[in-house]
Amino acid sequence: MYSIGDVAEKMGISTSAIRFYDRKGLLPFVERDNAGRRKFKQNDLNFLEVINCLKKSGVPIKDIAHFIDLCMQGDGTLRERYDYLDHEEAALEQRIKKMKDQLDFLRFKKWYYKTSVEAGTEKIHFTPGTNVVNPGTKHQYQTALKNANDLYSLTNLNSKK
Amino acid sequence: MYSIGDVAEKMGISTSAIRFYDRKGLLPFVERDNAGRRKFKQNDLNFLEVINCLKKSGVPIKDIAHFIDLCMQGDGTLRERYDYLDHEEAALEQRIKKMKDQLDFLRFKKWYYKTSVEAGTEKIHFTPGTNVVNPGTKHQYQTALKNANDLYSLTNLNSKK
DNA sequence: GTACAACTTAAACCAAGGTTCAAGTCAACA
DNA sequence: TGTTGACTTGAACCTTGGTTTAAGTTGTAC
Repeated sequence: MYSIGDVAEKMGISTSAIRFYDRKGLLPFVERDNAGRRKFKQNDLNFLEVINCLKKSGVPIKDIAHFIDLCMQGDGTLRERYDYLDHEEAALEQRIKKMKDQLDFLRFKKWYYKTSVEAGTEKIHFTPGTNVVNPGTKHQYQTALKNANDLYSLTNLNSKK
Repeated sequence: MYSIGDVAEKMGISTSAIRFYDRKGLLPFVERDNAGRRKFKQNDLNFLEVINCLKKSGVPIKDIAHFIDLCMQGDGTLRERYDYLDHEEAALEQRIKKMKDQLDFLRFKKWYYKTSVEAGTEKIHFTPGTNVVNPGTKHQYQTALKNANDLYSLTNLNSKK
């Protein structure tokens, strides 16, 4: 049996967050002692692990509450719970894919600034006589990326600090 | 030259969001016509692309505003801008890594429910005589994962719908 | 020459996800 | 038998990232 403080420390979240989750219906299984204090069982920590995972995956609290509600209803909702997790898995995979696209773009921009720093000026990427980035710049990067034998040195400056 | 409505449509964001970003200092380069209307130049769209990327990467607006501020100061801040993007790249890589950890956990839980659905009851994962998940369950999954020749069928139910 | 659509602003509003505060309860230790 | 320290609650508050509203301006099309 763990107190709210024990759980907060174990899970790396604040006690006020735990109480907030309880209010929002995420912790209907938590029991109380005679004084009204929350007493967490070992199995409750398993639930908290799932809740934490879903939260970190970007699932809104009310959706998590729905899943917990299914869990409380017993074997009749097993298939529904499976489908729910299947759905969240696909959503998370999509989110990861989009993050990777952002990463690709960030690396393009790093290349842009790496080459600018090396040249001492951003002008090397401007259309001559303007302050406007050459429309072919991204394509130039993609070509360099295709031909690169060392991806790391394409976007990273050597000098430390 | 593009109006705020054109840009909203092109970038897939609302006009009110664009005005909000402007208020927050993300669009200091945008000029106005005689009537005070925003006129976006081609190069402004490049900036919006960067802003969008950073936003989708989870960077708070005031941090983005700082980067834009550096951009406005000319070649003297090139190195600082490179370092900034290098930092955001690392942060994004970390975020992706954590998402992948959540994905691994979600798949464990899918396996848990897949096997429960197949058995018709969650009890197969409980310590006999209790309603508590067997502490060895996760290890059991990890062993199954190691020995699996078909990762997909380990966590996915066959039946459609 | 007037009506309309698209723009402008400031200010109010909203939702999510908590945190903080005030007032009170309790168990254990000295 | 106090006095801590950890807990309880409801209510107020906060931040982020916008959206909505109200009132006004302007260029263009009829």
